[in-house]
Amino acid sequence: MISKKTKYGLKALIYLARQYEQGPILISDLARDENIPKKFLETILLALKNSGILQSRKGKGGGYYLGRSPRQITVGQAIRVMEGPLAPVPCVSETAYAKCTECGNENTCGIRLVMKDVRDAIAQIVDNTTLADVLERIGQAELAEKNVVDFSI
Amino acid sequence: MISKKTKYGLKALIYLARQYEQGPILISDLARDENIPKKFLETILLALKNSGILQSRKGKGGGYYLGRSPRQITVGQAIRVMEGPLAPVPCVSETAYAKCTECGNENTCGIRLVMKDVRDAIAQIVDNTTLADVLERIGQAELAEKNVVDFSI
DNA sequence: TTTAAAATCTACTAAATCTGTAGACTAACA
DNA sequence: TGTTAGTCTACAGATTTAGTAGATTTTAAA
Repeated sequence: MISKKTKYGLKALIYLARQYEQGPILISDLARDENIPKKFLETILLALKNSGILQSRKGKGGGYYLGRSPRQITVGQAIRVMEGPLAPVPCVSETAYAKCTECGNENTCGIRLVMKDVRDAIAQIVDNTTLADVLERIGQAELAEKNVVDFSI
Repeated sequence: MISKKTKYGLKALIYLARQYEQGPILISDLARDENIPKKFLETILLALKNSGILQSRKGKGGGYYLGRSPRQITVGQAIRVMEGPLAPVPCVSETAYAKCTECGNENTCGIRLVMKDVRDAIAQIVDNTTLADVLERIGQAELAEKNVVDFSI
């Protein structure tokens, strides 16, 4: 299960993607609209900024905004910032490889063989899903729901 | 990342699968051979037993053994016992559905749409990989490594 | 029927991680 | 130079992880 931190971060990114190129957004507004504790959100946005996904401006008229277009930010990049590596075991991580402490021979570890496949399957999805893709899917889902409601009336 | 508990549990299952139908195996032997803290292993094996994956016999000549053939035990079943549901968010879990506390409309939640795909991709792998499959892959990997060693001599 | 072996149950505990909070500080704009 | 808004430092409660200790129950064999 992903942490609340990751959920909040993804919500924030989707929120900012919706308002791409409309100037900096206030943490306060984001926290209020998405029901995220403000102080907690601060630390999350800061991490996303330090990773290059977000940019910010201080002072009056300041706030946070996407560092690049929603087409160029993937869900995978964001998850790695907030949750850490995608890999279920460190020895199959592409971005943060580490030897498993309890593992003997890495080449013949059965757990590793399976988890490598799992990691690749997860990466295949999240590294090929951009914020723009997410917005599009939300739009389709909202349309589909609207039709269901219209039909049921 | 999966917990040590899950890793230990999978190691234990692979160990027991290797010795399927050779009588009960002692916790002590398993703990020693796989370098798992014995007391911790006890709780893990008990959980696997309570879920039906393992069976046990008490007293002299007792120990743990697979409750069914290695062909009929999947990695997914085992992971769910030790780690909980595969789903990254509770609202897409097939085996332990729960509404996300912070989620408004489930049908149009962008995070949910992506995480549903992730869950399905993970399940596709681990629910179709049996302990027998793992043993087979380990065998192949050992063979491959042996050939590399032979060649390099 | 006693004894020894082995799983099971109850009850802790230390450390790490998660989910925040408080308050001072810095930068930018008017 | 005052106000706004992000940034930094530090802490704290709750939960989860990774164990440990010791008593109890069950079973097989002597």
